[in-house]
Amino acid sequence: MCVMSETRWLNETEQRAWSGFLETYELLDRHVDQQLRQEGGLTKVQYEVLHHLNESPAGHLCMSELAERMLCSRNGLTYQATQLEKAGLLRREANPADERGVLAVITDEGRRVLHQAAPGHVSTVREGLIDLLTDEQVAQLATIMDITRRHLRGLVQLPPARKRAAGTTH
Amino acid sequence: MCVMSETRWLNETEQRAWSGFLETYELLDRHVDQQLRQEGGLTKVQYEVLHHLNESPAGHLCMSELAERMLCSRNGLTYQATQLEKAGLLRREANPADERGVLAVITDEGRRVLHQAAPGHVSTVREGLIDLLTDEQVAQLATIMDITRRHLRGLVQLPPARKRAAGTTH
DNA sequence: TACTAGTGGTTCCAATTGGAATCAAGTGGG
DNA sequence: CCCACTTGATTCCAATTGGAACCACTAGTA
Repeated sequence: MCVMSETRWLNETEQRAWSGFLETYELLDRHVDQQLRQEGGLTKVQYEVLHHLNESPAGHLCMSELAERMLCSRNGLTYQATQLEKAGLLRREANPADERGVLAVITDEGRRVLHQAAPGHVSTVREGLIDLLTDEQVAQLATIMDITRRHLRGLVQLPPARKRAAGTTH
Repeated sequence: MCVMSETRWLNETEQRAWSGFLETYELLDRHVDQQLRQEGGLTKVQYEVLHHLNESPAGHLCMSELAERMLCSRNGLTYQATQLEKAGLLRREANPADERGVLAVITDEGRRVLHQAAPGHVSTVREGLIDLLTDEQVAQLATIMDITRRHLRGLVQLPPARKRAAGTTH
């Protein structure tokens, strides 16, 4: 740990890529969240929960699986599930295959709210990102983000329920 | 509000660009924060505060200006400044030009901690983003993020202290 | 079956964040 | 100079998040 090579600082372009990435995310995240709250009565996180459930063929996922897809901690998901359940957009069911498990199920009302919010949400994403770029740039961005997401998936330790990757330490 | 045009849903590439962007940020943010906490004893937010102050020629900024650069709310910055002040990395001074104002000043210790944390931080950013891409891709990303950040700056309402943009409503 | 370890979810607690209210100080018009 | 209004910063409170502890159930093994 003492042989440290010379630090390769970021050059001007790399700096712009990194700080632009951070800044764009901050702004876009806020923008999307604001829009969803105002027009859909949902937070961005809640929209994502419903979206993932809706995408799932059966309309339900067990809590752990859902937390993993959301890239949030299990307790974080428990919290959101409770909120959504209060709002009647999600229901919890016992997992028939595993007594411990809980299935998060999107309700009809949940689907209704999601479908109602979706167009405005997509518009916001277009307005804040996609439609600002040429088709070629969108394709470039998609390629770049595919590279990074795949790499980071293996690199980053998610909150609690992490898949034990390569070597378990003992 | 009733004439709604057909929703232009995201095509497969646009979808990848958007979801990849979200996922990459989530993972990278976590990764960077973890690294800074472990090796630098700082959170990502605290690192950014110190970084902004260090970048500033005089080594200080008034709280509002700093909050704006950080894209965080003023109370959020007050909180972080308090933390950093406790840790001795930042000092508050009266703003000679405006009795109301407070200058956040980076201390010598703050600079020391920042400089010590910087190399590891840069490595992490390289490892999680920059070095995964070709020079051309980094340039593409920089270009794209410049477009979006500039556009979103004007579009998104920041927390409390927003610059009054075009029309004030009354 | 009994024992141990691992997994799924929740609960508890501490940290962080945003919004609204508050307070002090600057600004412009009588 | 006084008043209304804006601005800079903080405080208070509610919402959200992560980590650790905890409980219930499953799985592997003797």
